[in-house]
Amino acid sequence: MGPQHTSRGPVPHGHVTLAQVAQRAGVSAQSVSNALNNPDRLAAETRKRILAAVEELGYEPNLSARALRNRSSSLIAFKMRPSRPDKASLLMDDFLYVLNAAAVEAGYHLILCHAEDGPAGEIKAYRDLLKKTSIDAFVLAETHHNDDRVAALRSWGVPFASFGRSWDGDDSLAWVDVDGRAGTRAATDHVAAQGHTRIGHIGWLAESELGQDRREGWLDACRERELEADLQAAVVDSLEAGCQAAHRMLDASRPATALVCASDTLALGVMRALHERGLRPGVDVAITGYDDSPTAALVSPGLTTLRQPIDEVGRQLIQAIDNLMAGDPRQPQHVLLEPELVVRGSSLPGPRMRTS
Amino acid sequence: MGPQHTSRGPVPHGHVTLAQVAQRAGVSAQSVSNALNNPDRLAAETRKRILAAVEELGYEPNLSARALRNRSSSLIAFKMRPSRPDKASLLMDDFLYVLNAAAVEAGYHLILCHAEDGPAGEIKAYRDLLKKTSIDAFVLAETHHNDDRVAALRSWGVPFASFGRSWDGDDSLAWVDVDGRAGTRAATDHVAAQGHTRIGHIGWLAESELGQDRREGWLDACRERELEADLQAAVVDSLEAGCQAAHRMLDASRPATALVCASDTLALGVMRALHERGLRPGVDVAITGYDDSPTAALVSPGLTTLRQPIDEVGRQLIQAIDNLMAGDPRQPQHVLLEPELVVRGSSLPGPRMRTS
DNA sequence: GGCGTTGTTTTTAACGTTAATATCAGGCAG
DNA sequence: CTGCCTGATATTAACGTTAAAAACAACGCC
Repeated sequence: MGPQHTSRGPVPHGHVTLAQVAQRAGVSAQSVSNALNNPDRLAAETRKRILAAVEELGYEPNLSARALRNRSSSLIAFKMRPSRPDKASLLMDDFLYVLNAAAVEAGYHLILCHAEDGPAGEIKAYRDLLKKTSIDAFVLAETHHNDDRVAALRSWGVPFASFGRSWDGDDSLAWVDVDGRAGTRAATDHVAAQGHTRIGHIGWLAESELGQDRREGWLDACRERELEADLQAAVVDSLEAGCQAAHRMLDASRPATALVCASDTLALGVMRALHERGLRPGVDVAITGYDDSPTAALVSPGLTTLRQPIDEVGRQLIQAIDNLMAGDPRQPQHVLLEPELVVRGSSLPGPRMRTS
Repeated sequence: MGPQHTSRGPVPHGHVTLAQVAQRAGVSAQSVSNALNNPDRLAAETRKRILAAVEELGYEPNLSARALRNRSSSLIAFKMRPSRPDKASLLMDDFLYVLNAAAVEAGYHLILCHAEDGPAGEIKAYRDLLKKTSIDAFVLAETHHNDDRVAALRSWGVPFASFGRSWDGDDSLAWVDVDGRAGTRAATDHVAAQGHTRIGHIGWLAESELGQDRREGWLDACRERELEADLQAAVVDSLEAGCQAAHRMLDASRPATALVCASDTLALGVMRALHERGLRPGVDVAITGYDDSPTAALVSPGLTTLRQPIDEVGRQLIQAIDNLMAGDPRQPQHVLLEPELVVRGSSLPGPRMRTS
């Protein structure tokens, strides 16, 4: 776009360096670097000229060189779990997307981490990655009480933030989480408002802090309305387990008429149980799930569930990391977000023609 | 684990360099580099000694330095799409996981790419990423006829492989795909084998090559059995569209008794239509989907569908890229894999108690 | 006019790696 | 003994960036 396009010809895919920009602007390479990273060290006039040259040549700093020099790569690592066959693929897909979007927005890139087995393999994978390349920070998911990963990352001094609060009251952990208790309470309130008084809960095993949290919400709502909280199950998170638990609660002497579940997977298990008994979700028994997995909108009738604001989770995680990296002296961020109740046919008695 | 652990003390998280290993082994840094990258240039004895030192110090080459020096980062980029609300999140989750696993296995890492809007934004995002850091290769998904991304990447000379074949007979493209035609044929054969003779097809709009391919499979099977292929719909991939199309085919003068769909999303739309009409999937109307999305196993009854061998897809894509990078002079790989029919209750007339 | 001060810019060196070249020792033919 | 080749190892330089230090200019102050 200028008169000196003769100098280089059709560069393969632009490999403009600091030195080239420097020459173009008639300054040293360091000044160009400063123009971009330490604007206040330059005379305003010079800076303007340099930025023009940057623009003109389409210069982008080379991240490898930066990483080498600065020991910081603008990479954030995240480890995916293998998706289990019978789980409703809890929004990993979406979560990764929004996390990456937020990361890019903030000038980072997401790099995926892979670990063979579960427990210690993950830590080894983190360590290997750190040795091989400089990783600015990690994002953890599903942290639990006494999490080894937290201990490891902390001992290495690597910034990280967790999707899932600290369950052992560790204030120094930066986390973002969704209020499962409030969510389950909202779901219970919702079915109670439909007139149900025999409201059961199908949740996870006691060792799951997350499951415990969600169960509390159901208890809260029952207590508040002075309903008996006698119908409950603590099972693994699978369709089969949800199905069996539902059968038990429907076989009880005073059977449940509404079932509040700790996950969509469990709720879908309840739907299967109703299907096997020839009962209709919503009409005969109200069902609520948790997560608003893609499946929830696609089954018939639609599944009432709680939507986690994952886009906000992603943004907040990146922000938390950004703060950590900036050496922000304030407390690491703790963000607790509210889930949103999404009402669909599975919890409504009415006619459901064309309900989504 | 050695006598000279005094030299450094508790190194933060291992930052062993080539020079340190060299000193330990009593050779130059270059020899260590050669021991790892050009084994045949060293005397066997020396090499052994060097490798011992590498092992002892736990040395891992620094990827940033390598990337800078070699202009190759061992990074493979992949762009995620935002998941649309009413789609059965087609296995992106799993795909990413297996792709990353295969990448790590082969010594690469996956980095996620983010683009704002759809068409040209993606190309811009690729270019920006390439400018910023050296990316060894790209993985594309859902390529279509005359794909601009293919043209762009090719013009830049960057290796890439595509999940989705070349629809314009371009032999120089490396791709891995799943045989949609064979899959749909298998599904059609399956319902025909149950005695159905009025088999409809709900597929995608004509401009989708993938949809066209799947439709062909249905046509193949109909022709072979001399069945009329008059019941068909070409619609967008949404639950609503599938639902409406199903209603039409069930309102026909000689209504469909089986519906073969181009996606699970459409098939779930059919299920909704049956639900609205008080009909039972499998018993009254047979349904098949495509993709074996997580949802398929979770609805009741389970949805008969076609499972794509995505783990194999992931492996083959990485392998294809590996071959490209090695400058393998043979034709770029073309791999067409067979999907697997997964039979569940939605296509079976029989009693379905406890079917998964 | 000497001399610190301040503000701006350049020079030097280093991050860790590897291609290219240089060095060196030993073997062997002339 | 000289010269040349071969195989093994060492040295140099460079990839593109930036922190730290050095250089330089302009300015006021005694």
